[in-house]
Amino acid sequence: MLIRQIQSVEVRPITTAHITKTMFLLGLSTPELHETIQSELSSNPALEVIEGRFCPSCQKPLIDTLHCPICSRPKNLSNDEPIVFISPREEYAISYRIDEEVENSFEETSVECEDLPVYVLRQVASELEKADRPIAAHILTCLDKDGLLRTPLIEIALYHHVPLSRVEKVQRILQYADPLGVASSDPKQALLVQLDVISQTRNVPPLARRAIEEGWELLLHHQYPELAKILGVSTAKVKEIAAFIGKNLNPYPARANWGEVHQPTTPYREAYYTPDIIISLLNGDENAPLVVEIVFPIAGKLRVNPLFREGLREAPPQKIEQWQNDLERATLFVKCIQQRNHAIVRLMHTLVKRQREFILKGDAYLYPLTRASLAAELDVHESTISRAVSGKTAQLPNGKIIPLAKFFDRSLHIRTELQKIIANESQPLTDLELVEILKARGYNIARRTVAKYRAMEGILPAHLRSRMKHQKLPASIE
DNA sequence: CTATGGCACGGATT
DNA sequence: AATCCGTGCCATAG
Repeated sequence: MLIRQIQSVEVRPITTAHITKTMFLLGLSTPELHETIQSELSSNPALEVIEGRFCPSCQKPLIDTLHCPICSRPKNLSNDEPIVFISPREEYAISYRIDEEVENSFEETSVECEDLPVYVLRQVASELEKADRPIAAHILTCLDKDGLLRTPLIEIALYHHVPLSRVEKVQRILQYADPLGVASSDPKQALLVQLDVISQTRNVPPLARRAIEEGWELLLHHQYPELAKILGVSTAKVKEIAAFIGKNLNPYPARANWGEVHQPTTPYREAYYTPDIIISLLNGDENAPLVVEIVFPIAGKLRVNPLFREGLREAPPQKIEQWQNDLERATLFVKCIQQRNHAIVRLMHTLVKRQREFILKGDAYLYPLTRASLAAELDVHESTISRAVSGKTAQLPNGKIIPLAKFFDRSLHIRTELQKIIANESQPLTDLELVEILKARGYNIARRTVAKYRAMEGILPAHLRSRMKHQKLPASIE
């Protein structure tokens, strides 16, 4: 570990400016980082972005055009060793977060963890004519993991020998079901549906609809001035609209905490739609190494423009100081970005290695880890870890997006144990009895604490829990 | 009288 | 230094 560290960190004088700036960058979430880079990029001519490539064999976006971290991985490494790398993905530049209101509507409807297709179908079954149900089912089974329909409608129409308009009608109905915008053909459509629904209950910026319709691409790439021109309003106004969209809408309907049971007092109440870190399983194999992508919100690599460095020699005398200054700032910035990235990679490497079980098997296997202990292991300051963790989210191999802070939960494993006990109880157990059972299983906690955990998980007190276990949802269809 | 939830305190964590 | 979390004590509901 130590050796690796020395090899990869540049041996250059590290100034306090480095440290402060790196720390600042570390604390930013992906969209915030995007903002910062963009503003730096537009104000400093010495900076440039070189377009990234995709790995020809595994298709991952690469920040380093020389070799792909997955395909060039030495074969003799243990499978416990995760593959961690920076992944340039501009499409994650906007942050999407459900706000309270929208989230509440989730709580009312989502009851049990179940498949997205089943869940949606259950909602709309009564609205559909019998003949349309196979079409709905067909659409739902074709959804990708974002909840979008990538299959052309016409294909489905042909398959069922019905007119295209009929399929469109079914799609329309599905789009207005719970993960709003689900089954849309593209993110744009999904956004429009959500906008439509939200506008019924409260005010939305008047131009939001047109902004999405005409400038979705521009919006995605934060090209506000261009968009402003199209819409005929000021750039500030456009930013306002973009902020509204980012906060209230979600172009990928299924990317929430899908399957997470939303309860009023769950500690991780916020659900995010865009991850800062994507964890997947190589080839989907249980024993394969984990692939950890750190999302980097521009489409390539940031570097100092070599032409600018060249041009400095022929700089006009009155500009030379300015240019020198630009060059210095650019170098510093690039270095800080690299350091930030390196810090996150290192952090995620150990974190993922430690919590592999949790990532693969779920909540019960979370190893209670504190930021402090990880800081000690990595030999960095605690605040470094705190900054890097706070406000960031990770997408697990099963598609759920969770706050990175969950990796440091001290009581999650006990809470899931508690859930299991209560789920299997034959008669409602009182908190005191639960304490005894937990003690027998090695968890020594106070009675009062059990009550708190119950509340967190949204489990009712014993006298309000009836014996109605094991009953699935009543036949609510029809 | 028992089971729970509210409040607040102290120690651990960030 | 600020915040979070487990716990004890006490009031209250059943």
